Amino acid sequence: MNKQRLTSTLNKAKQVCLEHGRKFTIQRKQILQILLTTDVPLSAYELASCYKLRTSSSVSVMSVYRILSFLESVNLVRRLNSANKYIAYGTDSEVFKRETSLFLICRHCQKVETLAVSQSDVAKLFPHFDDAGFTSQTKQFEMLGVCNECQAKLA
Amino acid sequence: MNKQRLTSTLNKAKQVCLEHGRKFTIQRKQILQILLTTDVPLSAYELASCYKLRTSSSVSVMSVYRILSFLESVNLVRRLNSANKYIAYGTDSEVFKRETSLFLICRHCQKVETLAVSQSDVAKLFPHFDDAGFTSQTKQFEMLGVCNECQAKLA
DNA sequence: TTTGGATATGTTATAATGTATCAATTGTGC
DNA sequence: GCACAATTGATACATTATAACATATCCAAA
Repeated sequence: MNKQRLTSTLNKAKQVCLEHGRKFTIQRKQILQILLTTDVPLSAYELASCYKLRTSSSVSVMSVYRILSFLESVNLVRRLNSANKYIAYGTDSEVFKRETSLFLICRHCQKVETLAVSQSDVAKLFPHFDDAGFTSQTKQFEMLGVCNECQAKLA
Repeated sequence: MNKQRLTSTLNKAKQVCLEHGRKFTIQRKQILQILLTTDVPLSAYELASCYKLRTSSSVSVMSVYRILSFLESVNLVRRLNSANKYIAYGTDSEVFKRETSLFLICRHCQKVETLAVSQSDVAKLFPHFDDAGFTSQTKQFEMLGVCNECQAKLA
């Protein structure tokens, strides 16, 4: 993500926080920025380390968890259940738009590609879902596999 | 799961192990039986506790993890990423048949409903994959939400 | 029959992930 | 300034998972 896009994304993020009546503190900004400028998902502990490296300051891991769940609650970051790690997206992402996402997670390079999944796509994937009488609260699906680039390298 | 179905499932499980040139030891059987006769997913530590309660013997948690990953490798149990817990199924289940599954996990009662997802269903999403050039190795999807019964109770 | 190798389990230690609790701080409106 | 809510710090602890090495068990080949 280039500098300009990063700045605009952080500005948009600030707006999102304010709209929720919450603050976009320096720590929240730093954590979000680290996630935005890293191309692999990071764990809470990795984020705490990164924070110490990148800034001259530090955060407790406890705070990282709190910051992450806050950012998650306002749809600025997502947690990957299959990795116990977190990712963030640019302003134009469907995560911002709160749509359902399909995460394609590469087992080799760890990079995550995100696809928007429409309700009709979900219906196609799970034709018998309606029969189950289940009310889904899930906004994301995760697929593990091998990405394009790694396949090429391995071949 | 009734007694007869349990017995036949355990017999089938033994066959599966033997077909893989592996053993169906007493501990593996007990762990599988606990999972089969519990209607909610259990963690490795919970399984170790259950084991102690149900049998006069015990297993180390380390062994439980090893047993679980073995049972998983021969498709007898599945791990739920969103809960860090494990489930097992009857002989007629699609888990035995190694198909892709959709797990509907109830946030209230913890029960898990399983739906089979055919390869062709997954393939319907493939236009997206082709764009992404991603090779999936995933055999399961997980949805969190509220099940039929809990909805009725809550209403 | 014994010995070698693969499989399975025991044991201990430690890493990694996550939560509870209470105190301190910061900022904002009154 | 003061009261109040939001945020963060700090400590302790709970939960989940793996590493490393030792021991046991079983079967097959010498």
